[in-house]
Amino acid sequence: MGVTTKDLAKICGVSRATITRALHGTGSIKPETKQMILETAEKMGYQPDLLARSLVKGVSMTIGVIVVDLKNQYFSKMINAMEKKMIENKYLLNITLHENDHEIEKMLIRTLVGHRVDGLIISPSGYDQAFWKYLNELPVPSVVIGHKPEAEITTVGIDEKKATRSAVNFIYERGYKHIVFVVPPLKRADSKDNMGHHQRLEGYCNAVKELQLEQRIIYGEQYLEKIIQYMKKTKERPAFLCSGDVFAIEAYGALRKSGYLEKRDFGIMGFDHMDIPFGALSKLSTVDNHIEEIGEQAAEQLLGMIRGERGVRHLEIPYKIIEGETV
Amino acid sequence: MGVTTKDLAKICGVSRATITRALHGTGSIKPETKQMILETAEKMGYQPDLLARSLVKGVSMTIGVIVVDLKNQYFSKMINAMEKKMIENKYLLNITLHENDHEIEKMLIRTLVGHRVDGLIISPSGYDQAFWKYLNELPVPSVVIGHKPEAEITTVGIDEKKATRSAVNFIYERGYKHIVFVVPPLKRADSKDNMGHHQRLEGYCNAVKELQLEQRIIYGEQYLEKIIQYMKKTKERPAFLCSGDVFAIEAYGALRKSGYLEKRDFGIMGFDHMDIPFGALSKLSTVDNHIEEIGEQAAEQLLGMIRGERGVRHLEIPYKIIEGETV
DNA sequence: CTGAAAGCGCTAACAT
DNA sequence: ATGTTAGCGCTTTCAG
Repeated sequence: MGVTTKDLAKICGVSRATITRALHGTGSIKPETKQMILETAEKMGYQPDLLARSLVKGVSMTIGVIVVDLKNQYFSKMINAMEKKMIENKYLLNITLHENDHEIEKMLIRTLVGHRVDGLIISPSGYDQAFWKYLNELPVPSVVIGHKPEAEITTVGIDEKKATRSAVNFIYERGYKHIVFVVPPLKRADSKDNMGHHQRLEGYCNAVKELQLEQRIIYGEQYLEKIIQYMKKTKERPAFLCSGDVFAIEAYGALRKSGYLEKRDFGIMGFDHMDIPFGALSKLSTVDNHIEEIGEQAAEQLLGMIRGERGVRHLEIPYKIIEGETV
Repeated sequence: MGVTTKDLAKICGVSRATITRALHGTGSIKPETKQMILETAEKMGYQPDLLARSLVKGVSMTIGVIVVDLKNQYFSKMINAMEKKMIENKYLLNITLHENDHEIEKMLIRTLVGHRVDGLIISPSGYDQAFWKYLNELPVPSVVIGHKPEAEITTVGIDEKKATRSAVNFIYERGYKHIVFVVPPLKRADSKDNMGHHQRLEGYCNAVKELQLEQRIIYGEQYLEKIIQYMKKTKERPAFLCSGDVFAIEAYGALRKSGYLEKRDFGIMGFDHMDIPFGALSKLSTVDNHIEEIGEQAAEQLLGMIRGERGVRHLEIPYKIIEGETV
């Protein structure tokens, strides 16, 4: 395609090895020769073929990333942070989407490995032992997004259970005695999906048990309608803890439309701190899951593993309660 | 690293050429030999080295993508659509972020070209003739995001000017005689950035001139404060056309907080149709710029160019006014 | 139908 | 300080 080391060698009247030496500053080379070579390389617009280099070095300087999709801000923010970290280290990102399909996911892994990526960062479509095994048998290291201390694989994420418990306690301390957990439809019912939401649900259940509160879960497609129905029936002032800012905002809108006012009639709290411009009167209370830091740290971990370091097996990123004005 | 065609050749007792033939079904090969080779390949878990293949074929099956960042839903949605289209065609995406820095952008282009991407999709940090020339001189085809009919390069996008005029007319027809255009701070003041916003501004100016309305632009950092100030002074019922849903939602929140009610006291319209869960009482009126279609079509165009087709020089994607309830 | 040989562009070990 | 050689894993003539 372009000009190669072979061309340069011919033009400069030296061997290709000398060209390499000039270009890399490795080995010993006469300053003038080097100078001359670099100048002609510049003049001819020489650009190294990184594919060829990868082939011989056995290192592609690219990382494969697999997430469900980029519609959700969650992953795009994470990848944004990851990319910055990686480009600093001269790595390129191959981003692919499994769309919650395990077969697609496996195919993507094969393709990426075929492209000789140096490592993989995955937010998996499912979470079973067999998959960790599969990942561990790959010829490249991989990091999984999401805190999963029992998994036989390197993971990075916040402790969703603990974070949800903190959120419940936070709401409780604000005087709410009726705390309802709102989980949106989880795509598949096989409990393999949305690990995060399941962990949050578990955290909620534990927390209300500890506080000896009534356990109340609103779940599924019609969650907005169900919330309104609940409000109509109850005589209390409940708080809705929603497993995601997006759902909290939808719920907030629905409640306001039905004439209920936040704090006076209900409390509401989100999760994820998506920092969605919330064209509302109040700032949403939520849990910041530090998604950008997760991205950075996942990148960092993977780089370490590529370098051959042992690495932390399960990196727990701290979360943070954002007080807001809705609870 | 893994098992290679060389290994397979040795095990099967044939030459590497025969292995290739079996694997690709090209050339003539005895059915039983093929069968046998495929079986052992399967058994040994053979995975082709796509880098080596790329090197010899001169085709990497990856596309380089350069956008400002992924914080903005705009680009993540676009890339989401692009990725799907590309993966269908067996292409991988190398996504990189220039962060509005022209030097980084050039570096990224060099890196991607060095990795022998088969094509480039760019939402550039700047828009000048020199850059189109630079792109055209690259050894790979490229597609630019954004409608730019005068550029010497293939572009894909909506006609921002026309769309903004439509929006102004839409607002006017709804009875508003005072239409204020709200542009947020454009990162750099050198008019190179945010081509889209500049085009929209131009469209707005043309439209109000045609309608013989007063031209009023609210611009810069303190736009929220300026909007409120404007409301306090005016005796009319103005409409705010915001160059972006995100800003519209912020503005909406600020106006509501100051006690103004949409439709009764003001109208407001966005741009981009980010479909942000809008925890508000009304559905935001906006312009749908079909960002996903832009992503798909950019991918489609590039694929065509890689195949050697001539391609449309400037592909205009239709926009659509979303009526909403705020104007 | 199959094998031998050359080469993609680069790097690295070993001479000179 | 420089050149020679071999090889990364694959494909593609060209013979046999």
